[in-house]
Amino acid sequence: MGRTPCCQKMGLKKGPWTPEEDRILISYIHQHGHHNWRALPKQAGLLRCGKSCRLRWINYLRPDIKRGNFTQEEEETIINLHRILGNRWSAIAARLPGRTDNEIKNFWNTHLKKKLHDQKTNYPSPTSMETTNKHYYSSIGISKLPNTPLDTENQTTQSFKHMVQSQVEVSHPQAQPSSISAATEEMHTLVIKEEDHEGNNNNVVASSISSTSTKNNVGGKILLPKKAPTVLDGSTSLLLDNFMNNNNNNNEDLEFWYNLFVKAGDNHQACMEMHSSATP
DNA sequence: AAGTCACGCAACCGCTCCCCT
DNA sequence: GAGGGGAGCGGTTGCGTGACT
Repeated sequence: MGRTPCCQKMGLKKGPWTPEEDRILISYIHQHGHHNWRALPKQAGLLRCGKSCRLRWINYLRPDIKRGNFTQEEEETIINLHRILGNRWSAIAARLPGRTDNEIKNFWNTHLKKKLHDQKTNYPSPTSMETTNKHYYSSIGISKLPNTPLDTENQTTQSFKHMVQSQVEVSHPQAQPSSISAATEEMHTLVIKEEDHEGNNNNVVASSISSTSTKNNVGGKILLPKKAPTVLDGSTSLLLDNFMNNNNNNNEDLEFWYNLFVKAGDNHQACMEMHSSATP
């Protein structure tokens, strides 16, 4: 399909935004919203492309933007989320109210990357993590991990999203499309090799969890964040183990996986919380 | 004081995804 | 099902600024 030229049309301005342009954009969006970024600059009287307007609004002009330095807590959250999600800045930003993906990306590239490089031991590379956890996966019956960097993802994501949606629609008919979308966006399958009836090895999602359907445990299938590093650290694996042993709990939304991955930084506490919630 | 370097951030580019026809 | 078009995302660039020589 042909790509629409952007910012290449004659007369469209590039570079830093002026206060006047900001004012016009803010004023227009306050009055009309931003349903169509492409048409917006023309209607607002801006000599910018829609992309540029969108970026400016999202990264700078939005009223809920939190400016200033990242707090220690935010920093830790970013590190934990990056460990789980990789360079999925928008997904990380979704967990940090007021922060934009661009801001987080810049912060990571300029501060955290360097910082973590200096503290290698605290941030094991995926390779080392994989080595560390192979035994764990083996012990819970996972004999094949998704390829890094998830070569199969693109092939599976689409069908998976449909699967999740249909499953959620069945089990949560009241679920809003947005929540389904959010859930599917955050998930991808943990591919687990399981023998089928013919004894062939097929890649299927884990079926060892109870059939209680939730957004995260759809039809008894384990879902992991899309594009997540393909392995978990040992402590996170403990949480997974805990979950699998307490599969009758009512993890009804993404909070579970948020706890599992993000709060896994405080693993013992998370374990305790999960255990207590699963224990009658 | 002037020049150079390094860093941080805003913005752009190009690609993919998703929706609609 | 295929193709077009818009939106969103992640990588990269380039400019501004402060530190250093």
